Amino acid sequence: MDDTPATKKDLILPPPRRSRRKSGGTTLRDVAALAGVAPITASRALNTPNAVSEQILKRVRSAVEQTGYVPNMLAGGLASRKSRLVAAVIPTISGNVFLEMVQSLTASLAAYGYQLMLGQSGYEDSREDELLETIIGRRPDGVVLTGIMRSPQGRQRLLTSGIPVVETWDLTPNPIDMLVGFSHEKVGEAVARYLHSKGKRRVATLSANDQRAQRRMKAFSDTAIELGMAAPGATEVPGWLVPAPTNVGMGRAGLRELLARHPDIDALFCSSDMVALGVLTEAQAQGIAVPGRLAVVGLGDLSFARDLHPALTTVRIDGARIGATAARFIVERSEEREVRDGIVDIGFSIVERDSA
Amino acid sequence: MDDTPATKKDLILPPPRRSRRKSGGTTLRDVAALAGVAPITASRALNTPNAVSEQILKRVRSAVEQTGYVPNMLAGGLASRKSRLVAAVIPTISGNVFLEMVQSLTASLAAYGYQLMLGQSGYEDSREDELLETIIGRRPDGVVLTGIMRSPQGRQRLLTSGIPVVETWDLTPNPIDMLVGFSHEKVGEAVARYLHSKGKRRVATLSANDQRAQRRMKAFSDTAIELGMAAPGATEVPGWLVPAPTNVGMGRAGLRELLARHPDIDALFCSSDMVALGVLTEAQAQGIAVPGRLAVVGLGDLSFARDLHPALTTVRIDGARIGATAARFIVERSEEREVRDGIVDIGFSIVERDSA
DNA sequence: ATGAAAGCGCTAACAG
DNA sequence: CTGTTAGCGCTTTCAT
Repeated sequence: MDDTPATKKDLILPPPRRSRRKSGGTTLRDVAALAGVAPITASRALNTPNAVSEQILKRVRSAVEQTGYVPNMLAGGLASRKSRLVAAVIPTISGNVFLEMVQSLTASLAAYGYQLMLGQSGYEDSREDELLETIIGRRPDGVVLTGIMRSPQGRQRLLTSGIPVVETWDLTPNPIDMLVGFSHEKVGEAVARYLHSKGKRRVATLSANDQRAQRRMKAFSDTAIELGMAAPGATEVPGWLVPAPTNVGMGRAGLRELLARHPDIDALFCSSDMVALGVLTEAQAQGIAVPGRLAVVGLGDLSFARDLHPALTTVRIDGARIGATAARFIVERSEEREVRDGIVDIGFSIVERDSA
Repeated sequence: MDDTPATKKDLILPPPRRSRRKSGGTTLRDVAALAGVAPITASRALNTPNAVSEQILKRVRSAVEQTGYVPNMLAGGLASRKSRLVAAVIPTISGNVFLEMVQSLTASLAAYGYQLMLGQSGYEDSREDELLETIIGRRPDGVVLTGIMRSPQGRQRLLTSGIPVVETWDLTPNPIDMLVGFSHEKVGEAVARYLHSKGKRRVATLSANDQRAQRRMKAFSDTAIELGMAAPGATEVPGWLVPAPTNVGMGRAGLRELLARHPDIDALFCSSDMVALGVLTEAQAQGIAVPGRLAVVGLGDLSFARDLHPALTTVRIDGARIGATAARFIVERSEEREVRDGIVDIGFSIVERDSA
């Protein structure tokens, strides 16, 4: 261009290099050429409009419109080491418990200009490890885990990857990185005390067989025993375990089982609102008065809880806040230089309604 | 290398170029160096193990283990023009209706080695358009849309992007690309005929205000009128509209409204199982016999439908199949050369239980 | 079966 | 404020 005076058509052919892959769509280069600027300038016009003159800004924008250019974030991410992708690992989305969190995570991230990648791990830890490799391969700007990562390999992988991590829905003294959760033990204890204050003296549990639910139930049972809410001499409260994720049918069947074995129970702590709905349904079908003969407490405060009949007393976990907080933590970490330690106990509350 | 006889240690220092960005973690180059092969060979060992000798395969694998190397799929995607990412656009995940699809989409894609990016559009079309730009920027190997893309700009963007698209949950003569859905009109008609066959003669609707639900209701109403299932002279069946996404409370309130205006209705077609649960709940609270005095039909066959009391008669949409089929379509399109036209009407079925 | 070279499309770093 | 240059980490193309 600078030392070859030849016209465009008369160029000396360059050394016969083999032709390379041909491009697909419009690239930043095309836009830049059309606007008559260097690619980097076009890049600035799009990413840091303030760093560019009005003139050029206008020309680049017009070029973008004319060409229908859409930036390739894969390329941008590779160059800048920022993917603006966040991965979430959920046991399963169909359990409904984590919906509110996923919903709010997606929405919050979108507001920051980030996107969510969803991974489902099931309730076994093995899938989780496997998922992790795929996730890290995407070089996300953050990973949101449901629960605490228990597998040491998983922890290690995450740690060495250097990706910001938020563990959620639980508490631990040694988080991998950031943490937004609450104490399952305290939930169990609080529900036991609550039922005690309502005069219940023969409590039982109906729970999913996952770690967190069982820890709630253990604490519930311990407190209940302490408060004398079980048959004399019992060391734990009657309980029935069902596989996670729970559903309404398990609640119905569970209540039948419990009642067959322990006809005297007067209160039931369910590990999820779905199970509680099943219990309510079965109670209604059998003509068992709730809360008169049997009090029922759920967990999750799913949208339907308030509208059941009787309205379901339940433990509210603010999933939306978990999601929003996790999103904020990751974005801040990813965009600011200082490393803040994000560790939050968001707590829980017992929503007192009619079923207990 | 070919004309400089210098030893490795005695190299003439290269012209003092400014130092470039320094790399973060382990790259394929590191692995290759450790294995004593060229990067491309290491790449082959990982991606097409058959194209490489046993010897080298072993060395590369061992190098990967030693270094803890995780391939950077951003870089791989950029070079190969395959991101192995699929984007899904859902109105909202919290409505529960699309859960089964998202769940199965995630799982199916994972099985093929793809990941899902989740985007929520809300029920307004505007957000959808906006989302699209972000999505296309990621250069996904496919986009799964919930419903038909109605916005012409959206269609155009998608079309020119060249990304495989699957529209779902609906039917249209002019899909953007592929399609996995069913006819909402036929659903409405089928439910009307079903209720007619059960001897119901004063039907009503309780529906979300979204496009698809309203089309079901229109067809339901038309058929019902045709079959004489409304008050004499009526041109449409009584109906009550609630905002999407629906919940149980809306079902309860809706039933009250409908009953206040039309005390004689004997059957109610709800636009979702959540609404139907609300109707069942309100009916129970008011002592209205279901299905005796009022038959109730839902839509979705959510997991709880079979376990309600009475068990909910509902229209089953096989969300899992929609998800799995969409995943397969996209993966096939993305990995095979031939362009198959994926257009499937997966139909629906009325699951006859006790509420109607 | 293995490798060298040349980018994929973008941005960081360094000048001017 | 704008441009030049050199990659980000991988895979394609072509050659052996």
